[in-house]
Amino acid sequence: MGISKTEIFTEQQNEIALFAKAFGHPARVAILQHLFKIDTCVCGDLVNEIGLAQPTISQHLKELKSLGLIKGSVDGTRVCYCIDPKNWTKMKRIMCGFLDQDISIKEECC
Amino acid sequence: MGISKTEIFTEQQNEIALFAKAFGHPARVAILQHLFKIDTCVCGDLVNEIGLAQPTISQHLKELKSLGLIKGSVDGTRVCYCIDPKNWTKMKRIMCGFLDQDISIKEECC
DNA sequence: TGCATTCATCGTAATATTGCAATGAAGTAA
DNA sequence: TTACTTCATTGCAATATTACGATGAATGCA
Repeated sequence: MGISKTEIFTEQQNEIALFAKAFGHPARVAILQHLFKIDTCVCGDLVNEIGLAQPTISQHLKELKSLGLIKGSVDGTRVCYCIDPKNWTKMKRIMCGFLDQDISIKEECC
Repeated sequence: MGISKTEIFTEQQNEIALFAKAFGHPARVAILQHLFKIDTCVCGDLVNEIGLAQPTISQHLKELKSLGLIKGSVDGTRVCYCIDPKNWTKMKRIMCGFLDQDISIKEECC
């Protein structure tokens, strides 16, 4: 039905899924990579950098912001965005905990 | 329009997004966690383990299989699924490369 | 053969996501 | 003030995802 039955899963499983969903679109991946590359606030030129319309970029930024992965600060008519290092680290710990499950795997079975 | 403009992004960005999308649903997270926990083939009881209908589970398994993260082998009337360690490692390298971008970050800016 | 079991596929409904034009809000500059 | 810039929000259309009942395919067993 297009709706996830979140109530039957653990809080951890839902949290992993939420973060993963944020990375589940190449535009958001590109935005985050650009913010890391610049390594400072990006003020205004994200629309030129990524090839999408301004409202679309704004929407993607909103999603990343609501998860806490980036933060924005107003500077005149511009808004400057950058990675939130604290929350990024927190997210990374959760995601890597999920990805590193294979360290305990014994052998191939089939 | 509900369609991602994949053509304007790099192959790497699209690949990250594809893997992330696979983890973007708690049911698929739960399936993978269960496969790791059991640490062998899981034959048949995934529907009881996760709380979703059989066609729904089958659909999620198909997605994970099409990405190569799991593999299934027929065993009588049952189908046994397990993690594909090789592809999981490959995926992990790609995802961690993305998540570890912050190691080069200098300082907070805003 | 006939029946049961297991899983995949089909079809469909409900909801979510993506993208953008149009518009609005808030600031700057003349 | 007016005009301009920048970004957010609204509204909408197109597509994607999620979920499941019904059905089909394949196997095992009596």
